[in-house]
Amino acid sequence: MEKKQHRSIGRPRKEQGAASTKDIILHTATTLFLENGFPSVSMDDVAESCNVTKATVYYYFKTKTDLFTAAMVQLMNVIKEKSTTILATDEPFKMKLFHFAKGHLQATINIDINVFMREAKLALSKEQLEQMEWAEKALYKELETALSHAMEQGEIPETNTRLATLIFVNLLTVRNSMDEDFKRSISSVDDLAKEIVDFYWSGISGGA
Amino acid sequence: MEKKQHRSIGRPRKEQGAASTKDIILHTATTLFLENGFPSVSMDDVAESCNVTKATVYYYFKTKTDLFTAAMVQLMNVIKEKSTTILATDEPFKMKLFHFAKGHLQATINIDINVFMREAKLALSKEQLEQMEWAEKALYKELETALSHAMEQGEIPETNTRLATLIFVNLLTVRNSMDEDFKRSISSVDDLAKEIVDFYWSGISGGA
Amino acid sequence: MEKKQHRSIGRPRKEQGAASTKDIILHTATTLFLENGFPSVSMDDVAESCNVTKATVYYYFKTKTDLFTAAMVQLMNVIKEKSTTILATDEPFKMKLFHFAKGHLQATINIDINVFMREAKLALSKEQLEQMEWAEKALYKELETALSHAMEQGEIPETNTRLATLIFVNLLTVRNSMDEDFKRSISSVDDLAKEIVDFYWSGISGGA
Amino acid sequence: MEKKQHRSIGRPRKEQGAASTKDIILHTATTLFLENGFPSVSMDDVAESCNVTKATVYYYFKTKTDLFTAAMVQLMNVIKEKSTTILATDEPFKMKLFHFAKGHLQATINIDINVFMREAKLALSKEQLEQMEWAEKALYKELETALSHAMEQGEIPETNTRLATLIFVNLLTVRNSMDEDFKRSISSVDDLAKEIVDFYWSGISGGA
DNA sequence: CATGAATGAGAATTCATTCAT
DNA sequence: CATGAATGAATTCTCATTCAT
Repeated sequence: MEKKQHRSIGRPRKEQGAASTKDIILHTATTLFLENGFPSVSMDDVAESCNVTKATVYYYFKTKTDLFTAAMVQLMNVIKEKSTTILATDEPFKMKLFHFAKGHLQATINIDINVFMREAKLALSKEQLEQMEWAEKALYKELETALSHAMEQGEIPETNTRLATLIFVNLLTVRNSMDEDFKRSISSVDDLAKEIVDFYWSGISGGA
Repeated sequence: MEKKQHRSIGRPRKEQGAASTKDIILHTATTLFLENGFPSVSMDDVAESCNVTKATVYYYFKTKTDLFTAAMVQLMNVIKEKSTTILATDEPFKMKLFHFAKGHLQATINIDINVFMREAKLALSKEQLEQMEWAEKALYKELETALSHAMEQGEIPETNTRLATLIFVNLLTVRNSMDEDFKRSISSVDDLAKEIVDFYWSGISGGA
Repeated sequence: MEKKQHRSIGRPRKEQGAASTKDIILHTATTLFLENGFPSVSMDDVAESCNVTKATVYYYFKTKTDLFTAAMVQLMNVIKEKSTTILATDEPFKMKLFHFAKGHLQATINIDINVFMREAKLALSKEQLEQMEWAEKALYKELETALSHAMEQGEIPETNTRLATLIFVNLLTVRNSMDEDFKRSISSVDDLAKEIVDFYWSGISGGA
Repeated sequence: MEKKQHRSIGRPRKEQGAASTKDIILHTATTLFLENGFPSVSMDDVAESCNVTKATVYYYFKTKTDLFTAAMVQLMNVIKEKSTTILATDEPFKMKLFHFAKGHLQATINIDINVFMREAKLALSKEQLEQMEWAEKALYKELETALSHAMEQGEIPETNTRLATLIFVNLLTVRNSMDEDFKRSISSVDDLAKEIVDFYWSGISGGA
């Protein structure tokens, strides 16, 4: 029964630089969804984590799936932007891959996106799914384009860029399969990124 | 209104050769969990799919997490057995990998096991988790041992077998990231298996 | 088919002077628990008796045991207040006892509190039990203090006030053992109160 | 899932002096009901405590209420027999009361019978209730007769024997209201019995 | 005499969602 | 802009009871 001290009623004074309620909700929700998965996060959880009431969450997001979609789309956009930055430099391609890998591994966010898609697919409307898929593709596209470019430049041999992209992204999730012991045995994100990129590089280079 | 015809109360007449109810439940549950994930499958769903009542499901499995654990452990055991058979032949190692890959890709079962672990981790008891992790490790161990053996035989260069194992298993899940269009564009399981194994082989061979 | 007309979803229009839903639930629950005992009252029962949905009951009380605890604590507080009033007068002590007894016997509430404690002890958390025990002790303390005071004033001989208190409270539940016939044979609450107090008075006076 | 080792199928060899299954069930049930109350004891609990299956319990007792009724009636008969023995001696009446009290207090069984009646009243059929009430009355009758007799012999003054009986039985349950501390502070059953009987004796003797 | 398998009706609890203020 | 009050449908789990063997 003991509810936590809620902010007092009415419109709160706008603090300078304070994130808007909507943004707070979006970010909090993103974290929660990533950590626990769509079905395990309740609107109550989100509300409580934001120190607002459920009704407030509903004020900004009409349904739970809307919130989820918005959260995931935004997340992918953030990732995409970071990726773009990395891939736009004029380092050698292998270097780019390394930085890309490092970026992904550093974020907690390297959790398999497919997982969420699958978990959510049952609940999302067609439009919501399309939105997410669109964002997801944009994410992959970035890398695929870079791969094509490297191919054209002769940095890597001819290959199916689509599959090569997927494989690389997939490899970045390898950590999820490690048990705690093994995780600890890896000295650093740098090392893991290096191992993955080396492996990948040999793979696409065709072990010639 | 349109409930399916349930069998009447009390002990049912024993049909010869009929699968035991417990097994039916376990198999049905496995499929459902794999298709929809732990939180999205209700005990009602399981019961209905088996044409028994919820109470019957609870007669055999004390809790939902027990059922889930049993289903996953059994699944992993099945996979392990198949893997063992494949890896025990005296084909060249690359051939073994190919058959292993094909086997995995053919089963619906190639869905990332980690997904389930993550989905379920929130609900499972420590003991249940341990059970599953034990089964999972046994599953990987098989392949790791084969890798070590191949290394000793000089079929592949020195490498971190643990990581190499994880990477291979990881690659087998790449299909999950494909959108429907791309999936269709792949002519056959054989082709995909070949692509993956070739890629992997180059990868571990170190592109020397 | 014949569900009562429920109020529609969302916040209800505020009627002036209407008791708060929470209070209604608390009072209704108290009555139901007293009449039927903890295990026999379902949250559905409570909800239906209050003309609200189960979810509403849960909105105010997180669990059934919370509701029970709240109901009992409130009940004991009410009793305590009444007792305090009675015991604070400056009548002779025997007169006080008589009024105290009458008050108890009049309330439906004279049902053995221990009964509930025992019924509930299996379900309540440690904290909830402590809460109830605390309220219960406060209840007895009132009478014990009065007894001590009477002893000091020489109105009654020296005695173990603790035990004397328990005995008196216990005697007030004697009616619960009567069968219907016998209950009817007792002309009035006044008579019964008188019999009990007389008996008690002789008892503590030591039959000297 | 791990069921305990059950006895093997078929009729068990009759051990000499072994209690019949029916008796075991009855006694076990009595204990469980006394300890936890009617609604809190499930047929599963009874079965498990007896190391038989639920179906076996149902073989001997058609319904849960039947089992409860049988258990309580048997219990009261046992109590009655003990009481009869005690009250049939030719000690002075006060002495008889003391032994009676001691007997009751020693048994765990001094738990308010009314409690059970109330708990069960909601579930029992009319016939079952009558059976129990009949047994209960027989129990009180014993004491009431002894009181009448003592009155005739001039051992105690004229009084309403019915009420006097109830009060005595009532006093024997006073321990239920004690908190653990207080219970421990009472040196022995003997002491408590003595206190109660002394108090009672003064009470009925009218403090003249 | 005793059991294992099964059921149907409910129980407690959760949760997405709605709406007057 | 934000909230508190309320709902309906689902979910996990329990339990008295039944019946073929």
